[in-house]
Formats: sequence, C-alpha cells, structure tokens
Amino acid sequence: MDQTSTGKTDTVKLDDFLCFAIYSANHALNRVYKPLLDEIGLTYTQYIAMVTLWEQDDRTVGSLGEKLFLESSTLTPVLKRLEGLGLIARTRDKTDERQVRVQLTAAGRALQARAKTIPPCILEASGLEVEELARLKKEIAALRSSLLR
Amino acid sequence: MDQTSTGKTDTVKLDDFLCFAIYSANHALNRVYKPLLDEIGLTYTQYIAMVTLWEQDDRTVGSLGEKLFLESSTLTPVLKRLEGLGLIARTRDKTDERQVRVQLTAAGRALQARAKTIPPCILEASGLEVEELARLKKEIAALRSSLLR
DNA sequence: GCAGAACAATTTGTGCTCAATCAAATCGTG
DNA sequence: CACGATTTGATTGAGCACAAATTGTTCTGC
Repeated sequence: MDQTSTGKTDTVKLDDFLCFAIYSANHALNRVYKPLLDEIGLTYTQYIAMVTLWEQDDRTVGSLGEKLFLESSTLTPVLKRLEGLGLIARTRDKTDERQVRVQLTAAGRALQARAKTIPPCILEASGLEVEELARLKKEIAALRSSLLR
Repeated sequence: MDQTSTGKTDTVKLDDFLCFAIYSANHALNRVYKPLLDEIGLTYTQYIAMVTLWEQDDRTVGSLGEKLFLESSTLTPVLKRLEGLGLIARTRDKTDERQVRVQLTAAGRALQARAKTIPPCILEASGLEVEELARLKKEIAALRSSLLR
C-alpha cells in the first residue's frame, strides 16, 4: 500500500508519503531539541551552524551554506544573531572583500563543552541502538544525495 | 564514527548527526516538490493539508493538526490561504461553535486529479525501489513515534 | 585601462512554525 | 441556574527558509 502503487484503491493516504514521514520526523526532532537548546540559548538552525564552525572554524558564509544546504539569504540573519550573542565574529575577507569570514569567539568555542550533553539525549530519545541510528542516518543522507542530483 | 561514540576524537562532525540528515533531506525534498507544486499553485504545507482532506473530508482544525502534527497557530493562516484559493470552506460547527469545520469545495476535490502525477515524480527522484522506499518510510515513522513518546 | 560579466553577501517580500496569550463556547459541579 | 475550569481556534511576536532584486567587489575580454 503505497502512493506509488498502481493498485486498486485510489485513496492515497498521508501516512504512505515518505515526504510526510521525513517532514514530521523533522518536527518531532525539533521538539526534542527545543528544551535542550533552550538551556544553551540557541535555536536549532543556530545550533547546526555552531556545530559546523566547531568542526571547522573561519569559514565564509558561502562555504557554511554549502555545508548546511542553506542560501546566504537564510544564513545572513542567523549569523547576525549569533554575532549579537557574542558567539561569532563576522569580518570581510581582506584579500577578497566580497566574502565575509565567520570566526568563533572565545565564548563561541566555550559553548561547545556545554553542548556536549545534547547528542546522548537525542540518542536516548530515538530509542535506537548506535549502529541502527548510524545506518538510518546513512540511508537518509543517500536519499538526500539522490534528490539533489 | 558517530557523535555518540566514546571514541578517540572529540571533533564531532555535522555529517554524523541523524538530525541533520533528516533536516537536510527534508529541505531536499522541498526543493524537488517546489516546481511540481508550483504547477498546481500550492506550497508544501498547503499540499499535505489537501492530501489529508482528500483522504477524509470535513475535519475540524484540531483533527487536521493532530494528523499533521501542527498547531492551530500554524494551520489557521494556511487554511485561510486555501480558502482564499477557493479550495476549501471554513464554517463554525452548528452544534459546537468553538470548532471550525474544514470542507473541500468542488475545486478542491477537482485538484486531486491534477496532483496525481506528483508522487511518481518523487519516487523517481528518490532513486529508490518502491519496496525500499516503503521500508525507509516505515523506519522514519517509527523514529518519529519514539521521539514523540 | 575599462566596460561588462560573474560573484558574494545583503535586502525585501511571502510563507511556515512555534510559544505564549487571548476570547468565546462548552462542560461540570454545586 | 451560576460560576469556575476546560476546550477550541485565533492573534501576536520571533525566527527560519527561499526567490528575486540589490549592492559592492572581482575577474575577463578587448
């Protein structure tokens, strides 16, 4: 019973849609993250931006967007808020003034330690084993690649 | 290599996050849907609301929100736009005036036929077989259930 | 060297999402 | 019947997301 079947019924059900499963799982994840992120004063998008910078500091807006699959028009206000929170600094690149370089401040780096408790909470809420979660993550990432092709 | 491992590196990578896989796959799906939905003049959220009504007409705002995991504060403006497009009618329930009943118009029902071409396009873009897609959908729905527990 | 193309980030406008709050209708209990 | 509690949907404010248009910078061809 799937929306793509050529089958007998013409009543397509919402629960048959992969897109809805992902859409609603994303919302559910947001709901689990919300109280955890409130404690460190970040929204979800701000959090993944910080995770990306913790992984590699001193990026341009464009490279950050490429990593996060977000447009610069989305990132600009997000980064301005992170700057307002004192977690990052935004400076024009000296050699190419079109680019804005994003760098962690001391406070931004310090926040990483406080954020360390979050992933284990999510793992627990997922009700999955580490290996199973890793496999599911891999499959979904592969789906994303196909869709963006 | 996972953010939950107790392993050697303390550098947690964005690509290790299940939440990011789902978050970005959701955006990727949106990007595939966008041009298809443009043809029938709906946004993604408007589309899933219509799918829900095609599955079962004459719902209250609350029951629609329960199905879609959305708050009334999100649904009210979405439904008003669908009403403005002439696809649905919103009327107060005669026996309980607190509730608003949402019903398809003739135009709303007619749109279902035009929307039939969308799911096959998504299936193709996913690069997955029908069975594989159904299995993945099921796993993600199960994850959602765990998260909302 | 200079005009125009290409590029990077920002601004603007539309829509989605939630938390917090509100108003109206209904229910429950005395 | 009366009055407080609950239910239902709507409103407000903050933030995210994109497309399209804009500004400022760099590169290219002549």
